[in-house]
Formats: sequence, structure tokens, C-alpha cells
Amino acid sequence: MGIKIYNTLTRKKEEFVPITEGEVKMYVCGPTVYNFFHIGNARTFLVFDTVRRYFEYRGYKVRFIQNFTDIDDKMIKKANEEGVTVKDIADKYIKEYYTDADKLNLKRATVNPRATEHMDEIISFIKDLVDKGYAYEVDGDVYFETRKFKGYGKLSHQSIDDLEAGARIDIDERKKDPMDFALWKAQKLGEPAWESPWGMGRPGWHIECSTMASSLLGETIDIHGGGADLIFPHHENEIAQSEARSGKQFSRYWMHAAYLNIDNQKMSKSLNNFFTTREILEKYDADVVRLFMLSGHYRNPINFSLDLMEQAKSGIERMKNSLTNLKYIVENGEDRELTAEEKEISLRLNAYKDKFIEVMDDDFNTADGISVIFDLIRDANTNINEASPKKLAQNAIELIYDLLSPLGILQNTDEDGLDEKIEKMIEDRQRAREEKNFKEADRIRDELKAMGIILEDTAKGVRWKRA
RNA sequence: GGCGACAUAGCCAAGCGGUAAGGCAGAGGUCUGCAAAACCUUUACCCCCAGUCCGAAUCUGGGUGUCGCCUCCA
Repeated sequence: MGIKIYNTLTRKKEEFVPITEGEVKMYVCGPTVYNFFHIGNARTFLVFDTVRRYFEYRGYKVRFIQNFTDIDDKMIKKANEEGVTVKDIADKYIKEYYTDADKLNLKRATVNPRATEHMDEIISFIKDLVDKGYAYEVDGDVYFETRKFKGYGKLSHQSIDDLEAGARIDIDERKKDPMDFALWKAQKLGEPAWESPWGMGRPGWHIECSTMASSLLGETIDIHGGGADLIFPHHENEIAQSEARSGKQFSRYWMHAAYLNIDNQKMSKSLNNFFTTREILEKYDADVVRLFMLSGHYRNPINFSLDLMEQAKSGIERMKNSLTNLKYIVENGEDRELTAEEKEISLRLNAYKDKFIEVMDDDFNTADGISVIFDLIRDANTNINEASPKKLAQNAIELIYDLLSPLGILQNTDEDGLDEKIEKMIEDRQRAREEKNFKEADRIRDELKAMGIILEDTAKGVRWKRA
């Protein structure tokens, strides 16, 4: 039994079989870098970051490519508005992307290719399509002829005729068919352009992903991912271009993350229900955001609200509490071997990992995975206490961090110690308590609380944590 | 019009044929100088109606409702 993936292409869950044993070649459509990315983008990135981490957790070597679209209409518009070059905009927002992505604890991709840095390959890709008769040029534009590609519509499970029937696209008389899409766009006044066999111009949107995916991963890749809205037309078009050119299957598995909605509606600027990731990260830790987003299945839409963020925050608190309590036992517990009974506890604790893998293997069921972690936490909380050996507590801590790692939650374990002043206050309070001077003890505790240090009295002494 | 998804406790959310996980919130309790944390107990006619089956939240048909894609979009 291995990992199963729901494949949009077949609409079935399938056993994951990599092209090369032990390796995963995956490509995920990244952002158009004309703005800060919003929390909807964040969900998609987070989902695929988790997929990637989980593959690594299961021992795969992952080549993870996520592109930056750094040339398109929106980029040009933004550059014109700000009176700077398209490249200026791209550079700026790529930098901002990393700021937010790093803070969200998104692992850096193996490569983050930029469309403009692959222009020669894009042009030769298009040229191949023209040479093979899948594309035609009109006035410096180059279009892909969808009816030439037999499999068109196989990803979105629609026929070209059905798509056309519902189409709301403008009729362009120069195209052979309304469903034909641009591979190359002739330069318009004031737009950045590159030299090509069809004159100055720039690539259409879909071609960059096909080109960079094949260039960096090969003509057939294992997994292609993105937001659900990319199924049509973007991914459909990618398949058409790539398979028309190579004659091989482009991607074996297609994964799509569902939407993040606000008040049950799609986020949109016109509805003014738009949050950037940065705004949210100012109010909530990445751990909270990640727990929130991973607590539902990636193929189901989730609704965003501050109330739900608060709930997630409490969940993170529960995890943290358990961990600080266990760490306290590692520091103050008994330094001895495990009794027979404790060995049983340890064994049972370790079994949660098997359960975790079982549910996560099933199409990355992070919701179930999280519930296994909470089960583990309750078990540890119940059965490990101040009288337990350090080893047992240490075992539980490692296990919790281990299961949390593919989710990217609570992985920044570096903690600051307490400074001398605070340590002295804690000592003073302990003395006051021994003298039954509870008023003074409580005063110091309140003072520390105001400083962000929470004290908890245990049978073995005082335990502290940060608020 | 075409294609599709979803409807489970106050809130969120798994489960997808064998009799309802988990989190948050609430109530009661244990422990504690108090508190906190933790633990225990407690809260579900699984949208409706038919049907298949020994057995359905899970499958089939029909409703109702919400949402998405078919246009730039994660």
C-alpha cells in the first residue's frame, strides 16, 4: 500500500506510481507576481507544500517546481499604473512573495522559474507546434488549433462543442475556432516584447507552464497541481500544447485544490472580501493559518472567517500546551528506564504514527491526520505525568513533532530561555508561596502574565510558557 | 444550456456499506492555596422522500438548498 491520489484526469483515486522509483516530479502553478498574494492563493500553496512535505516524509525525493508568471496583461497594467517596468513589478512582488511564503513556512521550491527567463524555450516550443501543424500564425499572433488535438477537453471532461455552447468569449474572426487560444501575442504599443519568428511579441499565458515543466522535469511529469479554477482553460490547454508537441502524456496525476471562500463566496475584489496573506499573518501565526487550512480536505472548499481562525488558534494552543508540559517532564522527570507498563504506553504512542500514515496515504487526508495527532496528544497527556521517566516524555515529544512535520506545523522549535530578571521574579514568587504569602505570589504572577509569561504550578514545581 | 461539487452536533470537520473520529465552544466534575494546564462525564432522528441490501450518513432514483467551472482568476 502506498499513497493514493485523486486524479482530476480520471476522476478517481489512484495508487501513486512514480515515473522514477523513489522520486516525485511535480509542477505547481504559482502566482502572477503583480501583488501580494491573498489567502486563497495561500491555501493552494499550502496544500501543495503539504503534499510535497508528505512525499518527503514518506521517503521520496521531490523535485518541486513552482513558477512565477512575470509577464501578462495584469503585470503590464500594474506597471503602467505605477509608471515602472514590468520587470520592476515582478522583482518587487517576487521578493514580497518570499517574505510571506517564508513566514507561512512554505518550503522553498526546488526551482521557481520565471516565464521571462525561459523565453527562448517558449519560442522554440511554439515553433514545434507550428511545425507540427497544431498552431497557426495570424498577424503576428500564434494560436493553438484546439480541434487538431484529439484529447481536448479530457481534463475538464467537456467536449469542445459543449464548451463552445456555453462560451462567453469574444468572437475573434481571425481564429479558426473560438476555442483556439493564443500561444504568442503580437506586441502592442508600449508593451514589453521579445523577438520571435512571428515578429516582436510575448507568450500567451498557458505556454509558459508547459515549457518550464518539460524543460525542468521532462516531457512527462508525475504530478501537476494548481487551484481548481485552473482546470479549465489553463490546465486543459497545457495538456493540449504539451501532448501535441511530445506525443506523450504530459502529467500522470492532476491535483486541484478547492477554493477558499469568504462568507461562502469566492473572494473577489469587487465584493471587497479580499484578504492578503500578509494581513492575516499580522494577526495569526503561520501555525494557526496552517492548522485552519489543513483541518479540512484539500478537495473541499473552506470558508474563511476570523472566528474560525480563533478556533484554530485554540487548537494550536492545545498542541503547544501538551508539548510544553512534556518538555517540563523531560527536564524534571525521573531519569530511569521504562517499566513494563510504560513500555506499553510507548508502544501504543508509536502506533499513532502508523495510523497517521494510513490516513495521510489516502489522498492526503490532513483532517484525519490532525485528528490522529490530537488522539496522540490526549494519550500522552493522560498517561505521562511528573512521575514518568524523561525518556517516555521525550519519546512523545519527538513523535508529536514528527507527525506535525509534513503539515509544517510547529516546526520552528527554537525557543528563547528566560532572562535573569524573570527568573528572579519566578524565584521570588516561589518563596512567597512557600511562606503562604499568596497575595504577593499572585501579584508577581499577574505581573509576569502582563509580560507575556504564564506560570503554572505543578507537583514538581513551577512551569512557564509564553502567552 | 453543458460539466461538477457540497449538505453530518452551537461552530468547524472526518468518515463514503457494518451501526457516528477529531478540534473549538458550552455544562458538570477531579486536581489545585487560588489559577492555569490536564483528565473524566455530557451534547447528532448524518437536508427531505422513495428504493436496493441482513444492514445506508455512506449505494440508486427523485426533490430542496448552497457553491464552483464553462471569461483573467489559486
